[in-house]
Formats: sequence, C-alpha cells, structure tokens
Amino acid sequence: MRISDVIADFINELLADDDYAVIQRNDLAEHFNCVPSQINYVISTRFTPTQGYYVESSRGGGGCIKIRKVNITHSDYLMHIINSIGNSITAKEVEIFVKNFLDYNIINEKEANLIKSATSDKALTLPKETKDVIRARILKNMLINLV
Amino acid sequence: MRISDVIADFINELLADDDYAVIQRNDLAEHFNCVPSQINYVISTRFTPTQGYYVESSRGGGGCIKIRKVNITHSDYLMHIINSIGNSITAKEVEIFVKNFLDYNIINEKEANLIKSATSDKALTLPKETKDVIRARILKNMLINLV
DNA sequence: ACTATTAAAAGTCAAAGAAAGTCAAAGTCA
DNA sequence: TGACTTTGACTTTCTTTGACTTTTAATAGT
Repeated sequence: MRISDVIADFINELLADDDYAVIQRNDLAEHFNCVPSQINYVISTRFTPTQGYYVESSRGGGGCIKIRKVNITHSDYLMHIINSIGNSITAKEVEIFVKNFLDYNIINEKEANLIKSATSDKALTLPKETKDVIRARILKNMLINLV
Repeated sequence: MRISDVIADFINELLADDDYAVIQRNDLAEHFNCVPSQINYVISTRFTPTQGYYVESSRGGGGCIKIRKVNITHSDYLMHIINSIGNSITAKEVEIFVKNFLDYNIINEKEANLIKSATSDKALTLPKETKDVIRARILKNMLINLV
C-alpha cells in the first residue's frame, strides 16, 4: 500500500471522530517515516475542496495544519456544484450560481453578497486567464464553507 | 498552543470584564514563563491601533502597560478598518481582523469562514506581491458589504 | 526642599528556532 | 509512456529569545 494512502487513511480516521483534524506536518512525517512534503502531497491530492475538505494552516513556532471535513449529505446540491466547477470561471457564471443558491434558499442575501464581492472583477484585477482561475479557487473554497 | 496566543487570550479576558487592561510586563512574563519582550511581541501583533486597541505605557518604578479597547459602533469600526487597509495585506493579518470582528460580534462564524476562505493563501495561488494586493482588494470589497 | 544616584520598569532589534510551503527531479507502476 | 508518487533542497512565515537601550519613579544625601 502506498504511503500516501496510509497517511490519507490516518487523517480520515482522525476525521471520523471529530470534524476537525489538526496535525503537525513534521510529526506526522516522522511518524510515517517520510519527508514532510509528502504530507502536502497527500493533502493536495486527497483533501481538496472538490473532495469536501477545507484546509487551513499556520507556519512558525506552534504551526499546524487543520483539515475540516464537510458534511456532504447535508447539501449534496452544493457539493455537486462545487464538483461541476472547473478550474476556471467567469464573474457572470458566478452570478448565475449565486442566484440559484438564493432561489433554493441555500444561502442568504448577505452570504450572496459576500460571494459576489469576493469574486467580482472589481476585486480581481488580474489578467483574464489568471483571473478566472483564481476566481474558481476562491469560489470553491467559499462554497465548501457553506455546506 | 502558542505562548503568544495564551498571552493574547489572557489579555482578552481582562478586556472582557473591563474596557481596559493594566499589566506589568515583567510580572506577566514571569507568570507565563517567557522573556519580557514576548509581551511586546504579543501586543505589537495582536493589539494594534488598526485592530481597535489603544496602548499606553510608562517605564520606571511602578511602570505598566495599559491596553484599552476602543469602543465605536460596528459600522464606524468597519469603515475604520477598510480605510486602514493599505493596498496589500497578508493572510495572517486578515485572520487577526476576522478574529476581532468575531469578538466584536460584527460577523458570525459562517461569515468569518467565508472571509477567511476567500482571502486564504490556499485560494490565492499567485506570486507574493500580487497575492497580497489582490487579497486586500477582495477583503475591502467584502467588508463593504458588512457595513 | 532639591538635586544626584540608583534601580525598576518598559522598549528595540536582530538572531535563532520552529513550523509549513514550493517545486522540480527522480522513481514507480499499469 | 504517461500518470501518479516519493524525495529533498530551498524558501517563506511566524515565534521565541536575549542582549542592549531608554525612561522614570524612588530614594538617598545635602
């Protein structure tokens, strides 16, 4: 069995008990006898927003990685949307999604406005191709927090 | 948990009771078993004017540090923050702002998560200089919705 | 009372330390 | 051979520590 899968299983086990797993990259790497960056690999391939996870981390003394699992059954509609978003999206498309979420009462006005303003062209002053890619990343990360 | 966070929490607790906290740097350092300058670090990273705190101190015998929480209305506070954000901001700084908004009951958990995820390094995979500039733009755009 | 001295604070700043992140090369396996 | 995995050198971020500086209240000496 791949070491990546072993580590992923370990994290999943932590997540089975609690909906947060807090790990320390170096400790975990030592525990599994691998290089620290392997942990990043595992997270970036198996704990992405598309897969229903939200990850935060902090560096420096006392730093750690926090992985949150989202309760998918709660809103598979949103999960479905998150999965359907490619790696690039326009502001217009975001607006349509947001309007639907509002219609379906998945989010409220305030949340809708937060999403729209975070992903607006006004905020993202970047070259077109980069802009739409970053927008997709932002949107997915935000949506995972609404599930 | 980081010693800096422990100290910050301690000060916040003092501030929860009263609207100012008076501490003695050396005593506090001894109490938490750290060097005195650690207290300065905590204050300069977590109790800055932009975060809504006003700090005074006096040296010499009987000297002390007085931290006051500035009391203004939510919308004034938000406007103040929006104006104080330059054209660039780090994820760490956003986190501290968000923590303060939560403390002030300006936003709820869900909104806090939305702001953090929209401005996280995870979402903004861009070169450092660009990243912090875009982050500032996103944050300001989001905050305007909360005023 | 009025200095001069002393000691008790707090402030500064840079180095060291402790995490995590990135990226590309090398390896593996279907 | 092409996609996925493993590895490691290097980078970035944040925290902790400590030596040195500055300020000022307290105290002692006249």
